[in-house]
Amino acid sequence: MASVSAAATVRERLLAAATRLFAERGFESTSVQEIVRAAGVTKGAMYHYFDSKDDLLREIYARVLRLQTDRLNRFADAEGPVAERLHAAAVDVVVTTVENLDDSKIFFRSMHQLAPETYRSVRAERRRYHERFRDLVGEGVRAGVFRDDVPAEMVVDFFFGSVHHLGTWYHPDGPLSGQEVGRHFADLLLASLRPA
Amino acid sequence: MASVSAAATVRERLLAAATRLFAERGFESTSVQEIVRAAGVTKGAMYHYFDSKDDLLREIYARVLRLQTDRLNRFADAEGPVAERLHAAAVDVVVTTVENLDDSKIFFRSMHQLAPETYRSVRAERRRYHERFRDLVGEGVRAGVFRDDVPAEMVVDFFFGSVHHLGTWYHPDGPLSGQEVGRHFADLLLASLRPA
DNA sequence: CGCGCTGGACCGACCAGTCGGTATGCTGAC
DNA sequence: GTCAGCATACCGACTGGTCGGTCCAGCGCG
Repeated sequence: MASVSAAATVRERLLAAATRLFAERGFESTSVQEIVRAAGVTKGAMYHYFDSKDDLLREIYARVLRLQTDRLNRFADAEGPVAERLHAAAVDVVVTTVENLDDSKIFFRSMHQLAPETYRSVRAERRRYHERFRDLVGEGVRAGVFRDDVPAEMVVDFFFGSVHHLGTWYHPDGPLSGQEVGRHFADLLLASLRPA
Repeated sequence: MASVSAAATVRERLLAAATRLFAERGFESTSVQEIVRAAGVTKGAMYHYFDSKDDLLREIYARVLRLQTDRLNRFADAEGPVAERLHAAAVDVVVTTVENLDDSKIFFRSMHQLAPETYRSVRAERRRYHERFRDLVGEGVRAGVFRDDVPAEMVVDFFFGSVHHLGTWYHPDGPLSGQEVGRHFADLLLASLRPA
């Protein structure tokens, strides 16, 4: 097991190692000993920076939520027709997801390992994120450019299911770039929203 | 924790209890002791019917794969236009998934807990299943009723991502029946495949 | 010299799996 | 009909080992 670059701070190295290991074998199947070994430090260092193994997971969630929310807002708040904004946001979600594939593998698989309070706050943040996306769909429906016979909520769950699933089949060194997958996914989403 | 009906065989009760608990808290966070308690039997009984905790998981996978493959084949082999067959198969996949939501929660989350050999065989079976679905899409593309500018493979991954994600948000006692969600999902799929 | 940081021995809890043993019921010889 | 012989079904205390987390000594930078 190669250790993470020694240039980063101990805290960053621990987070990077934990992210990789949690994605690879799951939170419960990764021991603290393995994390600190991969990060090239010891338990003493880890428990200096983090309260617990769960705390490490919590920080991983906090970061991915912040990143995704920031990026979505940038696209949703832009100028232009709603169809274009939704398309651009959809491409970007896919690109962001494949650029941080480990985070995405962890996200849904380890959700239930969070402490109840953290779990609730992550769910709430995720819901706000989905609502932002749903409002974009709703805007298009009201503008008459999207079909109105499928609930916007369901379209969003439909689309994010596909995005979440990327961690299962997408390989960064495969033939498809994140941009390409993103464009295809966004095209499928927009096509499925065309009025009959 | 209520125990499973005593009418079923010990083996069935163990599988039912394990399925529920694995779906609820994950494979690694469920102890054998908890499974046997929920099934109303003892460890001795469990290790009489199963080789290991992993063996229990393997049986759960074998069952869900068999069920899904059987049902898909029934729809793919039917008579009629390819768009209708695909639509019916898509509705049925969703219905089957929400009827066995615990299985679906376990499927992707616990895949990596399987022994390497079992893991490979489950992946292979799952791939055959996807290929069956992909061929249906390909058939429609060749017939000119589906668009040809998105790889069939990706359409399948796109759709099954949404199906897999159901375990995250669908609640059996919510306002939507499996049939309704299935119809919406199938409509979205077919709409996204319409030629431009 | 003081203190943020780190190493590593150590602890108690818990876990999957084992093992010696009991109970129940079927089978076929007489 | 019955009983020896045997297989199946099950029990639950126990074991070897792993895990998350603690603790404290020491190191080196300011």
